[in-house]
Amino acid sequence: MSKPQSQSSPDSPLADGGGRPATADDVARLAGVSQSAVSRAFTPGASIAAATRDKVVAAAEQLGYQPNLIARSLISGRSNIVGVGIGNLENPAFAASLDALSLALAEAGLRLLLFTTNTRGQIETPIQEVLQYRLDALVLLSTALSPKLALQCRNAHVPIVLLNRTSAEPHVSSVNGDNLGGARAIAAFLLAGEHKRLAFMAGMEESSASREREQGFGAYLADQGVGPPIRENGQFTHAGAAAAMRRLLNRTDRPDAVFCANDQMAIAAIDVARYEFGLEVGREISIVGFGDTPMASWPSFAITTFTQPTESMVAAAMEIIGKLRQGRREAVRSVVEGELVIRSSARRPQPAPRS
Amino acid sequence: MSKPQSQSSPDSPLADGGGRPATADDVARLAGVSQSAVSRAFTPGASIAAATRDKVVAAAEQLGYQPNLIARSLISGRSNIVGVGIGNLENPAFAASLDALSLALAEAGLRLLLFTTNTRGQIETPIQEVLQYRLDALVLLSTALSPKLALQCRNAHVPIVLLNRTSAEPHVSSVNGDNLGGARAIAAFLLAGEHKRLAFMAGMEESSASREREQGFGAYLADQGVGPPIRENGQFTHAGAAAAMRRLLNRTDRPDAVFCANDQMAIAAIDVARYEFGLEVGREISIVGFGDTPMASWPSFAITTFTQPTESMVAAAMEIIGKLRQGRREAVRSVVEGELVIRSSARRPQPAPRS
DNA sequence: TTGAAAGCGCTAACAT
DNA sequence: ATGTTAGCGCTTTCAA
Repeated sequence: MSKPQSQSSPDSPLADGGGRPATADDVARLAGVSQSAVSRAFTPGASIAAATRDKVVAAAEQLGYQPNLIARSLISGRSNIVGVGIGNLENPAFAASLDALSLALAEAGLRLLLFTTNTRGQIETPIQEVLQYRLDALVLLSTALSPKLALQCRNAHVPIVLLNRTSAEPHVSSVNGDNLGGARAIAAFLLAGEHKRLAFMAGMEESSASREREQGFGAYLADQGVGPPIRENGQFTHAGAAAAMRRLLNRTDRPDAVFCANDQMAIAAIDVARYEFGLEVGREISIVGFGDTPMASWPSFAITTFTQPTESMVAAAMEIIGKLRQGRREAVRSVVEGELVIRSSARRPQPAPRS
Repeated sequence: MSKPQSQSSPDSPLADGGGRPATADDVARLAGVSQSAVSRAFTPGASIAAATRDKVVAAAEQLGYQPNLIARSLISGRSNIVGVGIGNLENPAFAASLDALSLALAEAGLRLLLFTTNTRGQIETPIQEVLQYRLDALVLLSTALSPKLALQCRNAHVPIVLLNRTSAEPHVSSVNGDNLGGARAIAAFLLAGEHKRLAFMAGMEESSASREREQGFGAYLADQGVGPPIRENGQFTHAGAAAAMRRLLNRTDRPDAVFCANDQMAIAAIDVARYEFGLEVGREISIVGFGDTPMASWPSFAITTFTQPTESMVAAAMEIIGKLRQGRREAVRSVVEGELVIRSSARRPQPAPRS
């Protein structure tokens, strides 16, 4: 304690990290103004003389003062925090969504409180606890929503936005890719490619995304008078999909085309077909994914797939959050368009011969 | 408003989501006790009669009351929130770390406030703002830490834990994989495999992980009297690594072994070697990664790599956070061991001939 | 064991 | 434009 430091009592807060963090009161005293002047100096639109603000800012700097956001939240009644629940971070598609969401929220001046679930299903407990912060909104990424949780959120006045999932619950907003349309487009593509024995590899049964994709796929086939596809469940995981693919390829009526409910599973399917069964993917067997994740374009896989534009979906979610924060009460459901991306993992339709 | 509902004035908060959220005062009134009794009912170790607690709990349930964590944080001076900054969520290895961290924090009763950076370098601004919550700790995942930010954190009494990164800053804790040892093990493996022209593909230059891996690699080679490796920079990205690999393979003195500073880059390198240059990976060219991410084991890649056990690293970080929260001031630096995983992306040493 | 009262650090009327 | 005052919802002495 021999180094002299700007006159101040030993226990006064300083920028050197000693003592407790500085409060607005400390700053006010040092600047010779009232505590509310300090508050105003840090409130964007407040009416305060430039000179006063400068004094305050200088004092604040000297003390290393930062307004306590917790106190601010307490009084304003909202936390400026958005809760984000995510089921399976291992899935790169969700990681990408989270990344985009994080950026978008930061730009909107909102914080992101993250929780994951390892049970891969409901996300109850962690959210329960976190609901006690006055969240501005709760975004659930590919995660199931129980009626009970939905009710609790309503009670706590926390609006819910589902990403990549739909729910029958009222008052629950959602943003989804074009699962139905995408699946139909894929069905059309495979039929045009003259595939004869079609299979669908489902994700987790509770997943509305998987269900919708299956539904669209089956509906188009039915429309064309084609029977329902063979069905296996790959659980949306690499291991699960690999196992499902083995079952498919071991059948006596082995399918010649497999529509996997997401790219992840398509990758596993390709690996199994190529390395375990020695099949040439895209010629001897066609494998299609869904989502167009970055890996889908890697030369090892070159997956034919249907896009689910992360950026647009996050943008749509942000728009909904904005409305919700401004007091909107009704749910918004939005579907973001996508398109078929044709690569080489599935046989293409032959061009019609010139006649 | 015709449905009768438990006697109560129109604007009193109810479990049906009307009105404002219930406060401890509301509960106290309904239960016929003081507000402090309500507080005690929700404070684990508090001295309160069972009968009183029951009354309070019943009333709370009826009103849908949940203690306001913001108010609790304000008074307790700590938020029970850990900030997590992450540079590049697209990297599955970091996504996996985040997943593990999220689970571990939840188990420890801590919340996770996430922020990412798109500049892929410093993460200044977003953290700046978030520091105003009284974070219990700040975990930086493969993210650079500027001296300025370090100082601010010290002022705000927010301890920093670096994951996958080291820093010369004092008071900054860190957890790392065995970059030096791993790189040496890889160098030894490649030399034993009789590779003659070694190359190193670096990640971002500011990354301590990349630097340490390069250092360990070079040091072992020097020890063995082998000259320094050819060097290219792949920026830790798929595209960057692909470009770097093209440059390497177009050299007249094309390397016969490439040590990539992470698995991500190794994957890109394999794709380029295999699909653009028609090389048989593991025979005509050896490619080694670092980290042993799940994809490394996929049959398409089968990367020889060095493990960086996510679980152990996160566990180490949690231990450090625990100590820090209990008042420890000194930094802790820990290195988590790993091991070489031999797959088929690199030629193996021939077994010594029996003599 | 319980209630009354004093804040935690801040914002937002309300005066001046 | 500035200071004074009254809380935000909770925890925690301090008495009773």
